[in-house]
Amino acid sequence: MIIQFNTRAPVYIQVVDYFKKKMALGELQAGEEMPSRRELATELKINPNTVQKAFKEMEEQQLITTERNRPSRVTTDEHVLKRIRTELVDEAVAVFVESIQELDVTMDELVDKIKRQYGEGNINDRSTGS
Amino acid sequence: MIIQFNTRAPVYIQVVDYFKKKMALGELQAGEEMPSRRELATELKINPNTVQKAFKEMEEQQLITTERNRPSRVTTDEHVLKRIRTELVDEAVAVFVESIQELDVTMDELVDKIKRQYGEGNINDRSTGS
DNA sequence: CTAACTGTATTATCACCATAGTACACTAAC
DNA sequence: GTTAGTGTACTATGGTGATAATACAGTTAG
Repeated sequence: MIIQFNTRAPVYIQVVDYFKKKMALGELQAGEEMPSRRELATELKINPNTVQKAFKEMEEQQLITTERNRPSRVTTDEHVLKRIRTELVDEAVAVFVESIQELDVTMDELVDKIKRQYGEGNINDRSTGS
Repeated sequence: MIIQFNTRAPVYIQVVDYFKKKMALGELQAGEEMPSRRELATELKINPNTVQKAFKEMEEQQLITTERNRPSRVTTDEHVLKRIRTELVDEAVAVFVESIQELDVTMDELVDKIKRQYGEGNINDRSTGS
């Protein structure tokens, strides 16, 4: 379990996003048990209350369900699960475009820079035409 | 003077970014007078202290200079000014890539989504091949 | 000189985020 | 039944961001 707590975004939001990613990638599947709050807090070295807030947020977003005094589980609503990845990507794109809007950046420049940045990780780069 | 206070980012940071954009685009030029704190606060309908914090931040970043009891001015350091745009774009790209990393997004999908989002504004889109 | 404007500083209040510590009710395993 | 582990709830503290309300020193336009 690795989370990089980089940005200024609230930790509990970053925890939510982390689990969204795992669901989007199928690493966490429908109906699967979530780790316990305390366990996760210890592992991530954050406060149990922060984890609780993240889980509460995920419940409100219907990503997980919880029966009292039983470990939370990933939703079995495939409809919800299928949307996650799209939402993650779309929101990232929206934030990105918003931040560079009005800066007169060409798609060429953008693609180039993104590829470079991506390259430092690993990219699934087929095509882009050229 | 229009700023959209969208995100969760601190307002004073958004004000800084707003002026960075104006400098990057040459709408604010080297040595030019900045609006006064009070004037700007009234116009943006935010607190003068928030504006002050933004200006202080800009001073620390050497974007503006201030002689006591005189309006602040855009730096005359062309070296600094030329870097602004690159820094804005690069940081946006970094945040973006970070947020979609590990989501297995192809460049095709990214470019497509970015173009769509961009389209809602105006894009300087020559090429990307296809 | 006076008045209106600069930047700057201080105090106070409120909300949000994160932490720490504690407590309670229930379930599961022994 | 006891124990350890669940989720859940509460109070309190500290930091940051934003607001409000003043206040002071210096500059500038009348």
